[in-house]
Amino acid sequence: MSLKHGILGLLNYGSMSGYELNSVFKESLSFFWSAQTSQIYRELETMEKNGWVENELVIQEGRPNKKLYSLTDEGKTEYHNWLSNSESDIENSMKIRSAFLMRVFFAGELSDEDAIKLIEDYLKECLKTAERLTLVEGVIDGFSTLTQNADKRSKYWKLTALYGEAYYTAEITWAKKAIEILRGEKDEDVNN
Amino acid sequence: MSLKHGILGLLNYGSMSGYELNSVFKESLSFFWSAQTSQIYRELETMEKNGWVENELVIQEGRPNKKLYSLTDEGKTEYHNWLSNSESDIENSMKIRSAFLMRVFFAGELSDEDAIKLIEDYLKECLKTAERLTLVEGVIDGFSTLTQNADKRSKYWKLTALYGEAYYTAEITWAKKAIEILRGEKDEDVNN
DNA sequence: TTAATCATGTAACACGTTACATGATTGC
DNA sequence: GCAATCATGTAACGTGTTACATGATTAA
Repeated sequence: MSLKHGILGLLNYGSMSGYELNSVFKESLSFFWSAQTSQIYRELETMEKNGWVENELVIQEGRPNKKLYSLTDEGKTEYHNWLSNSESDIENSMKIRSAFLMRVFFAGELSDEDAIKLIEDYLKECLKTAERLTLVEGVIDGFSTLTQNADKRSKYWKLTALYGEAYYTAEITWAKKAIEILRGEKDEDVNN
Repeated sequence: MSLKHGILGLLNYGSMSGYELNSVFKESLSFFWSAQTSQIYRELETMEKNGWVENELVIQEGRPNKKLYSLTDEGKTEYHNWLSNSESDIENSMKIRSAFLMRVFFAGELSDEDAIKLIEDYLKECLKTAERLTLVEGVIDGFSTLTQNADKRSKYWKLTALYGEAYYTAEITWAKKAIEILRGEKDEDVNN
C-alpha cells in the first residue's frame, strides 16, 4: 500500500491537484517508488472512498478545472500510523526484485562473451544512474526552500540520497568484480 | 514478463509439474523474484495459450493427478530471445522500490528517537538476511549436483549469491552510517 | 487420532502498465 | 500556423496478493 502512503505524505505538505501530485511525486518519491500518472488518479479515488482525502473543485479559465485534494483527519491518522508502525513493510523491503539478476542466473545458457556483455551493459547503466544521482542533492536543496520545517525534513531526504549512492556503488563494484571473474576464467581456459 | 521467463528457464532444465516448479522457484529464483503459488499456475495457463509450454496429464494413485509441463520449440525460442536481448529489462532493473526508503523520506515527521529506531529495525533485518545468505552457497552446491552441465551454470548462480552479499553489505553500511549521522546531530543539539 | 504437510489448484481483489482522449497555451 | 507540452483524466489489460478448497499421507 505504499503508493497511497506516499500520496498521504505529499498531501501532508499541502493540498494539491492530481497533476501537481504527479509532478511532485516524480521529482521526489519516484526515485524509490515509481508510479504512472493514471495510477495516482486511481489511488486518489480509492483514498477518497476510504475517507483519507477530500477534494474541492477549482474552476479555472483557459485551462481544465482541477480537484484540489487535501487530507482529512482520518487520512492524517492513517499516515502517522503507517509512519510509526515500522515492522509491517520492512520484510517486503528486504526483497530484491530484478529481471537482470534472473538473466544472470540463467546466463550459463549463453556464450561467455554474451554473458560478459550482459553484465557490462548493466554496469554502464549503473554508472549513468549513479552520475544522475549526484544531481539529486541539488534538487533536495532547491525543494527544501519551498517548504517550512525544511531543515528537519531535508536531513532525511539526504539520507535517501546517501542510500542511492551506497546502492549504486555496490552495484558497480559487484558488476566489475563479476566481469573480472568471468574474464579470468575465460583466460584460464585459453591457457590450458 | 520476468516470471514467465523464469519459468521457461526452469522448464529448460527439465519437465515439471506446477507444484514442482513452485518448489524449485522458491529454492532458487525467489531470492530475486518472488511469486505466489497461484501466480505460477496462472502463468502456466497463459504460457500454454501462447504456445510456449505444453502439458501431459499424469494419473497418480494415492495423490492428485498432475500436469507435467515441458517447453515447446516456440518456448525455447522465446527463452533464448529473452536471454540474449539484454537491453529490454535493464532499465527496469535499475529501479529501486522500497517502502522502507519512503518512510525514511518522511521520517522528519517522527521524533528523532523513532526515526533512529526505524533504521535500527531495518539494520537488524538486513543482518538477519545477510546471515541467511551465507547458507545459499551450500544450496547452490547441492542443487548443482542435481543437474548436468553443473559447472557452467553454478558459476552464474554463484555470481547472483555474490550479488546478494554485496547488496546487503551496502545496506548494512548505509544503515550504520545513517544511524551515526542521526545520533551525531542529536548529541550536537544537546550540547548547544 | 489429531495435526501437519503434501500435492493440487480456483476466485476475488489490489496494484501496475500502456494506450488513448481533450482542448488550451507557448515556442518556433 | 504548426508542433510541442501543459493540465486533466479514462479504459483495458497484465501482474501480484490473499484467502480458500480438497483429499491423501506421515509423524507425534
